[in-house]
Amino acid sequence: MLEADDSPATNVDGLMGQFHAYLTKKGLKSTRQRDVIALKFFSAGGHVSIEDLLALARAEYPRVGYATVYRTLKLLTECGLAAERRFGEGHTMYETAGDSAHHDHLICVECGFVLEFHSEEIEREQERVARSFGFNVIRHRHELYGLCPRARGIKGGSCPRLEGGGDADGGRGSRQ
Amino acid sequence: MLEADDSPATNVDGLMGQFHAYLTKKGLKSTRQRDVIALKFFSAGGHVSIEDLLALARAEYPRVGYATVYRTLKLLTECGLAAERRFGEGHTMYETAGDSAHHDHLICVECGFVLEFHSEEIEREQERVARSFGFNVIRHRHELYGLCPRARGIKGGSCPRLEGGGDADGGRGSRQ
DNA sequence: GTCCCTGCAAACTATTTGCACCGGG
DNA sequence: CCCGGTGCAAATAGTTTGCAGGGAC
Repeated sequence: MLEADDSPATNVDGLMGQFHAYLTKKGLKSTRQRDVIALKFFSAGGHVSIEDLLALARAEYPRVGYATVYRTLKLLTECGLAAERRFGEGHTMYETAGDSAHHDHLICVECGFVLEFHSEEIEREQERVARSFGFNVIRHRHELYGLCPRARGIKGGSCPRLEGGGDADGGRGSRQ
Repeated sequence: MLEADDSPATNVDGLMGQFHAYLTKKGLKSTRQRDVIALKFFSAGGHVSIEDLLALARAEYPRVGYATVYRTLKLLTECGLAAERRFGEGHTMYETAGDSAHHDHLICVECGFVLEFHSEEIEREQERVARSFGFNVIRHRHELYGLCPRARGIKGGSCPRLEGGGDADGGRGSRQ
């Protein structure tokens, strides 16, 4: 459901191409590890943690270590293909650049469920505000923390495990 | 210039009162250290880091340690008088609750200058979006990263030291 | 007098770095 | 071949915690 036919491996190829172009331009090398990590990252589509990515990469190439994942993710961030997100306290999450440019986040404080949304109206207004201060906006983060429908249903208690239910809230969701 | 006569010690008293009320309600004690830290925190008005606060507190009461600052800030966060902000990578910054409820942030990626803004329109729209997903928003963070007027003026280069110039951008600014 | 609070230092967690060896171009 | 990349383990940075003694109520 999460990796359905939105735009599957279609533009993943394109992203990999951009990544390779960046490596070449910088005189850096394309290695098996970097490819696996980047590929898994682009394919994941949503929010991924270093740990997730390490696990995914190791599934395909068991020799990769933490450091390489960090280093590769830093490269991806440098060339604008990935963006760091620090939601709660815990781990840093990464998402693909396309996402970071066009989606804001709704985060459930009970269960950690993350949903992405987009509002042209907000986008426009924040541009207007920034301009009024003479700022030139490059990127932004907009996160709304609150209770998701399920957490509200069981008000007071903690949110039921979402893993089983899947992604029935209308958006692209993932858990921290 | 940064701690000018916006609203000096005026409502700081009120905030201290709220803090003490919380302590009492929880059966906790009011100590010299907590008072100094809270007072410095409220007086600072803008964004403060743990380090800043430790320095400020030590100026008045040299015996305070890191741990106490962390613990006190956690208390302040619990009772809603402080809010954590993680802008860039480095340290966590704290701001007073009033701010966190009503201000969003414009952050210069060149010089780290932080400016607060508020837009009812954005506020309203984000509420609407959240409701459409069944979310009940408790708090939010909204940060626009870009180039401040000065950084744009010296396009390409790095932003001039802001310390000297003070706060001429029309908002309440501070540096990380 | 009873707990809570404090400072110190050690513990922890997430991330980064040094180094010897491996591998891409 | 050369130089950058990799894995490992050690180092770091920010934050938390355990503990013995001090202070608020």
